[in-house]
Amino acid sequence: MPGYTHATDARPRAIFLMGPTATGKTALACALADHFPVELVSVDSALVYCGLEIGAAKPDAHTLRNYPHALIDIRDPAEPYSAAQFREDALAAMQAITARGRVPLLVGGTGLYFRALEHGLSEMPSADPELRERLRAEAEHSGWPALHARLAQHDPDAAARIRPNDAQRIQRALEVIALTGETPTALHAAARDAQPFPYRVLKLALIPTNRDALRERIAARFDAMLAAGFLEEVKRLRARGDLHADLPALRAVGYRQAWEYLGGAGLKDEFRQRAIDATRQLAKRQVTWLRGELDVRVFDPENPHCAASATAAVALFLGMKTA
RNA sequence: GGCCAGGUAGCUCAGUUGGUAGAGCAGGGGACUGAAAAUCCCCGUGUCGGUGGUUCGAUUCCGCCCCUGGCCA
Repeated sequence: MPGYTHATDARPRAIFLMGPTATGKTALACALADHFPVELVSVDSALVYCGLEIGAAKPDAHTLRNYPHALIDIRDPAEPYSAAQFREDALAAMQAITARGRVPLLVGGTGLYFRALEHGLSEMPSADPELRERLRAEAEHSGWPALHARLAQHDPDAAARIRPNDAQRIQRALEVIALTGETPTALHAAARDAQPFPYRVLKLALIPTNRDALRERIAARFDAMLAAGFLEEVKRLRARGDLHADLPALRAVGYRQAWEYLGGAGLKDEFRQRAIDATRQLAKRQVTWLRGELDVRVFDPENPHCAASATAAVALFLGMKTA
């Protein structure tokens, strides 16, 4: 069966639990922790930030005490995080867990982080804020397609991959060239024989068969967030005075819309609807990532046997009986 | 009851000097290498409120009817 490796594979085991937002990943991860010697590692680009709680559906303090998650609350919202940083942090957390004789259970919905962790990233420089600002200012005058045309001069392959309006990727590619004198394409090619992932992985995914049910769950959960004080949480972040809307932490779904609303844009109802829409769109993109994943055991969170099936799959993988 | 303005895609609307129509949003699909809950790409047939009339041809012009606002009684 794909996903299971041979008995001769001496690598330590690890489990991935993936899925779009609002499908019950945290609950399932905690249930698995009750049955098996696993420790949790969060794979979530929003949960890394302190102060994003209600709106990010971060597990509450009680849950985190009973089920500690690595890589939650490791950054201030003012400091950007990255996929590369995540890979480094996650590998360190996994190694520590393995050293304790336990199995890392990576749970989250950030597709890029899972991919970066498992397949690695090419050797490239990290972000340079000043350089990015220069490129952004330039694009404001000449437009991103003009910068895309310049990228095509240096790296035709990258330019073919990246759309002329994809500001973020054009900026990044030009940044890499400016910083290294090498093209992204060349750097990717150089990373071909990257070291293999040092774990045998069981991949589980929670994917709802019925999108409508997920959509409703997302709306209901957002209303619960509002009732739990989500707007007060964002007001507190605004009150700090040093945060702004362009920070990755504040572009997160829900936070971006709340930030704009509290800044005086639109009515509360419109804010609510836009936040829910953005969350649904996120869930759709998360499902797209998962469809591309090979060797995944997929479970439908609506199915009453979901948790039991997932538990059985984990027991088999770990060579244990279900508790 | 009278007058005025509207009734076009799931929503908000544009448009057709008469040749059966298109934007934004929502929705669906996809891409994804240091911002990724980000960023970007692709996808638009709907009795053009109903019904008669004029016309080769009506969603468009005319009559009547129905609905929704507003004003006047």
